[in-house]
Formats: sequence, structure tokens, C-alpha cells
Amino acid sequence: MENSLLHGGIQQPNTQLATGTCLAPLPPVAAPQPEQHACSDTTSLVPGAAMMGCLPAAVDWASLLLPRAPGSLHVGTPPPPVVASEVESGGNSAVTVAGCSASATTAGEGDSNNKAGKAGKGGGGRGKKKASQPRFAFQTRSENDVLDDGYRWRKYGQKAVKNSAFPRSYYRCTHHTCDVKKQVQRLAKDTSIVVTTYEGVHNHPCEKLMEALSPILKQLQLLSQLQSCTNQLL
DNA sequence: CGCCTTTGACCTGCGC
DNA sequence: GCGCAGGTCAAAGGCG
Repeated sequence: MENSLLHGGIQQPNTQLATGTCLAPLPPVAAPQPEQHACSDTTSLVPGAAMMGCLPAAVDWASLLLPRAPGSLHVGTPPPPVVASEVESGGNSAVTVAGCSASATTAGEGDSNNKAGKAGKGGGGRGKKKASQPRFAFQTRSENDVLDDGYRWRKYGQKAVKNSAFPRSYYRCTHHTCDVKKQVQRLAKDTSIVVTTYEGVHNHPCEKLMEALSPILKQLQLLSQLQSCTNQLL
């Protein structure tokens, strides 16, 4: 029913995603988290634990949030072209991970290609390679288009897409050293579903997430110190 | 004042 | 070669 709708919908707007080689750390489809979460709308996620619970379980969010060395991309045997799973996390929030693709270029080289020859009005010299960055897409059932994933995004474009009543929005990570982009589009077939396509990997930690996790980390450090002290006493 | 969104124009890739 | 569709740039304006 709804699951099949989600499966079918993801492939239409991202057909090239299903054909490429996945370099992103997309793990095999993880077991969906059965717990019920309070958040019924994925766009109103609170960073931190709630975010981990409501965002798609099939995405390795931890590895996406942490900086990665350019050479650390997995270039081995590619995973299945399309990996999809659904997370019905309570309420009306649902997420589908579609898959990812990338060329054989390293992440660093991909960035330089993107910036190459930018001159003149209207973005002259935009001769960039297609799909030079790892990409993956997922669907969220939400009333809001923009998914709050903890990063700060700046919208740099909006385009009407054929066969869709809703425009596609283009966002770029505002971090000065980060060139990650994402596209957000609402499905024409099911207007309650938002397709978010990420391109690239953040080379900086998630600010909001780190902000939310810092007190927890401090408590963990205190606990470990306490534990070592008690061990010495015993 | 800085950051963000909006929006029209421009460029590239691709199919015919 | 031409036209279409997608992607990006950058100026202008808004907002806190």
C-alpha cells in the first residue's frame, strides 16, 4: 500500500541514483527502529537523540556528521544500486532511503571540479561533472519541505520540474569549507512526501548535533572518571 | 549589517 | 544542430 508507493516514488525523481556506484558509507539496510518517537513531523526534529531516532535508520548518520578523510571513501564492491527501507516512526512520519551514486573521483577532486572556471554572470563556466559526489536520497512524509538535519543550509535556487506541480529547491551547506548540496522536492503523486537528495559528504561536524551532544559527552567523561576512581579504590 | 530567500538569466548535458 | 530540462549564479530585496 503505502510502502509500495514510497518505493516507487523515490526512483522517479532520482533515476540516476539507481545506476551509479555507491561510495557513501551507506550500510546494508539497517533494521528499522521499532520504537515510537514523539516527533510526528521530521522537519521539526530536535537535534541529538530525537534526531537519531526520527531520521532514516538506513543512513549512517554518524559517519555523515563526522569529518572524513578524502581517501576514506569506499571504492570496493558496490552495494546494490538501490537500497530502500521504510521507517514508520510513529505518527505520520515515514522515511525511505533510495540509494546513492558517485563517480570514481575522490571527494577532494570532486570539490575542485565543482569550483573550476567559475566566471561571469549567470554562472559561466559551469562545466562540472555530473554525479561527482556521493549522492543519496530519501523520502520523508512531512508538511514542511525542509528537513532539519542539524546543518545550516542556504537556498541557492529553485526550479520548476517537469511532470511535477511542485518546484525543486536547491540548498548548499553554509559551512565555508563544505560543498555539500541537497535538493528538496515534493512528490507530485503524493504531496505529503518530500524527497530530499543529498550530494556530497560534510567535512565538518554537525554544529547543532555537537551542541546537543556536548553535555552528554561531558557526563560520559565524568562517569568514566568516576569508574576509574572506584576501580582504583577497590 | 549580515544572512537568507527569491527570481530571472545563463550554462550544460542529453535526446531527437 | 536544435530544443528542452536541469542545475547554478548573482543581483535584489527582506528580515532579525
